[in-house]
Parts: sequence; structure tokens; C-alpha cells
Amino acid sequence: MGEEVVEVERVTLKTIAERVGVSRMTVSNAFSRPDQLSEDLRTRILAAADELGYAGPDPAARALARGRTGVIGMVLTNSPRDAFTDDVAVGFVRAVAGSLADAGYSLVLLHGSEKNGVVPARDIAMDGAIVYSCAPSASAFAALRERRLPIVSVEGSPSPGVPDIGIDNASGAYQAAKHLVDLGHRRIAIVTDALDADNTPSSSGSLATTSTTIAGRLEGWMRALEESDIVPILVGTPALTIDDVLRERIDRMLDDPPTAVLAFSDLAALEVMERAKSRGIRVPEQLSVVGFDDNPLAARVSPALTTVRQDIDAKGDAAAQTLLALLREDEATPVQRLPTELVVRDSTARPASS
Amino acid sequence: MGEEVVEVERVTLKTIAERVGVSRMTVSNAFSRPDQLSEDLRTRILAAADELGYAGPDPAARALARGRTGVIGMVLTNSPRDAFTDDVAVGFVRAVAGSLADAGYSLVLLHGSEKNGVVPARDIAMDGAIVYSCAPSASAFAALRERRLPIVSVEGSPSPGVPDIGIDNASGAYQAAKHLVDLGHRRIAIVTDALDADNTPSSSGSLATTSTTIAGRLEGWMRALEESDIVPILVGTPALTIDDVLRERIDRMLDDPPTAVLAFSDLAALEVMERAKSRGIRVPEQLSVVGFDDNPLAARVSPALTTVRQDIDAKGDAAAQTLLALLREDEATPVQRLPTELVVRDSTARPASS
DNA sequence: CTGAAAGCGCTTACAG
DNA sequence: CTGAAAGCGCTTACAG
Repeated sequence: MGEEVVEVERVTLKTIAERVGVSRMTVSNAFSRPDQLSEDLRTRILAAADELGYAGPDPAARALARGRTGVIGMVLTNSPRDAFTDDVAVGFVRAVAGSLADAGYSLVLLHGSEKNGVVPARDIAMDGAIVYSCAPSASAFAALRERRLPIVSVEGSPSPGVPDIGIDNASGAYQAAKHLVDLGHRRIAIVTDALDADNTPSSSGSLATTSTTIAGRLEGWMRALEESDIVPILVGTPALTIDDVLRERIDRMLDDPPTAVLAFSDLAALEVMERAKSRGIRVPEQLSVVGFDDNPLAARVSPALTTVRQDIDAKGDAAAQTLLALLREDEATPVQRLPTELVVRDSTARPASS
Repeated sequence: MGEEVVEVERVTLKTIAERVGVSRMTVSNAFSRPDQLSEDLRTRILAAADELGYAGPDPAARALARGRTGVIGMVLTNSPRDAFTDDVAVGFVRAVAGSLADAGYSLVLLHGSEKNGVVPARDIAMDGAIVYSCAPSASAFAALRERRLPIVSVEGSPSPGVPDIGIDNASGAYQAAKHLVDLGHRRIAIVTDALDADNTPSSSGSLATTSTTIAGRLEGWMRALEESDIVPILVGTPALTIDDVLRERIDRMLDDPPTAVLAFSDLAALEVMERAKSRGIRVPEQLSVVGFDDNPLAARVSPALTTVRQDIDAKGDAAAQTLLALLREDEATPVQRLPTELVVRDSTARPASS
């Protein structure tokens, strides 16, 4: 007669305890500390749990009681949407996720800005975080610090109490520039982001960049060039990516091209190569191009790109291991600089004139 | 005199309540329901919180009390480490993360297998999950279902109560095969994973694949070929990626090459093109190649690859929106098939003989 | 506009 | 090997 609304009680430790006739505690132990009860009792408890459709201790409740969630946050420069268009960032996320997984942690992607009232760095439960290529002033970074979470920064700026991991940008850039100098180039342009420069010859005096990464690379490029009294032409955009400003300035540079270009990334190098090609400037015969990163694309394009390789897997592993050390309250190395390596391919050659 | 160990009490709602002289509740309201108290009182509370270094309500405690975490899980076929080497999967993660972020949710990457005693699908606190290219039998999938979490599957198999989203593989594959037939090809090979086939001519009868995606594509390819009474040569590997088995079988195929190849992905197509090139088989003059996906690489390689485009951003959005609908307990479309589009570039042409 | 009560589902010592 | 007690830090109705 009539309908019957079946109120499905949620199954919890209590439900199972009552069913088996033990205390909640013992059920908890059956799941979380198997050595605390007899094999036989445990089997009975697990069977009852299974029968009742219990999926295991509720993770949220467990996180509160234990004071740990098993989740590590990753804040990327911009939104994940932007960061995931960059193969280097993707490779890094991949390496970190893999390393953390081996230790039983999962990675949650945190977007920087507030959306719909939530600020992930403030509102998501986690045990620690990795901050990738992000100024200490960034609001997400500040929120994490306020929570006193263990943090590791990657390609960031030094910041008290936060270990920083990154490649040795200066030395990588130095190798790239030295390579061009050794080939005999003297008219060299630097193409970079995070720097507002419109085809101006510059010495290392007044280079204002907002990015530590670019600051390091500029230092290396300039050092190698200054050793040979070369004053490079600077082509840059204030943005943190390749934008139309940079594209336009690259075009302007190609109106009166140098014999070689140092690009801040492989993608920027490809941009230069494509624009040169469309004007009939041949690479490397008329223009040598050196990139940075050793993006998977670098070896595939033609001519294959000379570049500075960084070991992105090593960087991800180092970040993960350092954070795990922090979580164990072990000593963590405050600053780690990973080596780079010049990879000479087909986009560089002696200048035509020499 | 002597040292003093300062026990730093953790700051909670209670600490602040005592400081300001109100109840914990009111402090909670100051953070979570601003309309529940006077502007003035709220300001005083927030000021006290700030002074005490309170970073906001503890997310873990909030998650337990509210019954929601703000986190959505994503389980990828294999480990994130593997999945992130595939541009298509990366694009999908990117689109999902972006869409979820707009709604205030963060994405946590779940590895499939148990590591260090933790099974993320079972042990991580989350509000729902997206399961990407994963058989319903997968253990992670089962764990999620046992928890009765809202789930959306993507490129999976239909499974009761779980909406599935994917492209129309059969129709995309049909377009690709039809394109070759229309160009006049009759000697056509299919190169695919998830199918154990070593250069055997086959009709659609007994094609055993473990992947729904490949099953759909096989159906489309075969339908177009059968319409013209063409029996293709099947080249496949049982693995779910491009492995050495597949490479070796591709080589064997090229010993007596067909005039055209249908590849299950752009990466497989590139593999075929590279191996053909190294033997002096010219693409497209002697061999036409069609890929699948429209990977970012497809337009960059030379010759540019003819392929079947899928809109990966649309797929990610659809997955996110469907899951969000489930969370709101709205009606969710059980099955969504996204359209594909043939993109003709330079890797296909009429066969030499015609 | 403010607060006392009950509860979210689990775990951590600790005593028996 | 088992359980009673206290607590993790918050929020949700509800009453005043």
C-alpha cells in the first residue's frame, strides 16, 4: 500500500560495529591497523563491511582526524589552462606527479586566482605544495605561507624558509652565447619575454625583468658576450609568454637581421625561425638560432634546433623529494641548481661573412 | 633565564572567539556567511583573526562538516607519468582543469594502482571524478563506484548510471578511410594498437580489441573499405601504446608497402612516415598516410599530416559540465558523441598507379 | 543579529 | 587483543 521512501542510512564505522557487535574502534583498527586485532575478527569485520557496501573509512573524516590528506598542491604560474600549453611545464607536472605517486601522494592542480569565491591555495585541504615559476609576491604563494604549509618553490626567487629548485640558468645561457661567439658571430640578438626591449643595443647595466629565470639567463648571455666585447640587440616583451608584441619586434629585428639569435625558449626560437623562413632568410646559413629547454619539438623541426637542455624529469623529482623531506621534517636542501647542457644541432653555423 | 619552549597553540575558530568575546559560531559566520552578522562585528573578527595569524577555516574540517571538498578527481588510463606523454591526454586534462576552475573546483590527478598502501580512488577526499579512457573493470573505477561518487567517464564503455562522453570514433574513421578510397587507393593498411595483428588481410569479422575507442575506429574504417570491397592489411600490437612490437610490424609492412595507411593516431602516423622516409618511400607520392586526433604536431611536420580532428577542448568542457550537473543533481545526458572532422593536408594523394 | 547544541566520521593515546 | 573517552576544527539548522 502506497509508496515507501527508503531512507538509506549512510554506512559508517558505527553501522559496522553494531552489526558485528564490537566497538567502532575495533572496526577502525580492522581497516587502519590490522596488527591490532585478531585475524579472525578482522575477517569478520571486513566481510560485514563488504556486505553493507562500505567503501572504507571516509577520506575527509580521516584527513581531519589524522591531520594529513595525502594530497600535494601544485600552483602553476597562471591558470592550469595556460600552463598546460607549455611542454616544459607539462613535463614538470608529469615528473612531479610520478614521483609523488610513488610515495603515495596525489597531486592537485591549483589555479592562482579566485574563482567563484574559492581560492584553492587557501581553501583546498592538502599537506604541502609546490610552487612553480611564481613570484613570492603571488597571492597563492602568500596564502600557502599563511597556512604554514610545507612549500617548495621551483624556478622562483629565494624566499626565507622555502627551498628553491631550479636549473642553473646563467650557466646554461652562457654556454649558448659562448657557442655563437666561438662560431664567429658578433652581431647577435637576444629574444626574450619578461623584458620590455624594442631592438635596442644594450649592455648588462639596466636590464629590468620580473622573472628570476630570465634574469639568470640574461646574466649568462651577457657575460659571454661581454667577454668578447659584443653588445647584443635586445628584443623583448613585458609579457610572460610569446605575444604579439614580441612577434612584431622579432619582425622588426629581421628587417636588418643579425647573424645569430639567442632565444629564451625553444618555442621562441621556432617563432624566429618561422618568421625568418617566410622572408627567405635561411637558417643556419644566414641566421643561426639557439633555443633553451630542449623541448621535444626541438629535435623534430627542420633544421633541428641547437638548444640548452634541461633535465625536466630531474627537476620534478628533486621538487617532489624535497617536499617529501619537508613533510618528514627532515633537513631539506635550501637551494638546488640543476646542470644544463648545450645540445648542438643544425640551426647554428659560422656566419656567412667569416 | 634558561630556555623557554613556546608551545604555539594552533589558532582555530575558538581562539579567535575567545579573543573577540563572541561564540565560535559567530566567527565561523564571519568567514563563511558574511550576511549573518553586522559589518562592524565582522570587521573586528577578521582583524583579530589576521592578528593571530589565522589563515581561514581549516579546509579538512570544513570538508567533513560541509560534506564537500571542492576537489574533483581524474583517473587517467595508466599513471599520470604515462598519460602525460600524450598531447591529446594533456589537452584533455588542461580543458577539464580550466572548466572546473571556472566553477571553483580543483582537479586532483589519481594514479590507478596502489602505491605505498594508498589507492587514491579509494583514499582521497573528493566530490566526484572523471575517468578517462578506462575500462569499467579498472580497479580505480570500481573503487569510485563503491564510494557512490558522481562519475563521468570519457572515451570509456557504457556503464549503468555513468554518463559517457567521447567522440564519434566510427564516423571519424569512416571519413578517413573514405578519403583514401575516393583518392583511388585499394591497397590499404590499418595500423593500430589494442589489436594483435601481424600484416594479415582481414575483414570486419573477428577483430578483437580491448579498447572501445579502437573498436569504434575499426568499425568506421572497415565500413568504408567494405563499401568498396577492399580488404585491408592489419598491422597491430596488443599494447595500448606504440611499442616495439608495433614498430617491427610496421617495418614488415613496408617491405611490401600498400599505397596508403590508416593510423589510429597522429603519433602512429608519424611513426609510419619516419620509417617510410628512412627507406626512401616518399610520402605522399608512394605512400599516403592518414592520422587521427589532429595532434599539435600534425600541422608542424613535413609533409603536414592529413588527419581526423577531434575537439579536445570541447571534450574536456563537456566532461566537466556533465560532472558539475551531476553534483548539482541535475539531469545529465547519459551519452554524448562529439563530432570529428577530416583535415586534408599534404600526406595524402592519389596512388602513383592511378 | 547572535549563540547553545548536535553532529560530520574518523583516529589517537591509553587503560584494561 | 579489545574498548571507553576525548578530540580533530568546522558547519548546520534552530531558537532567541
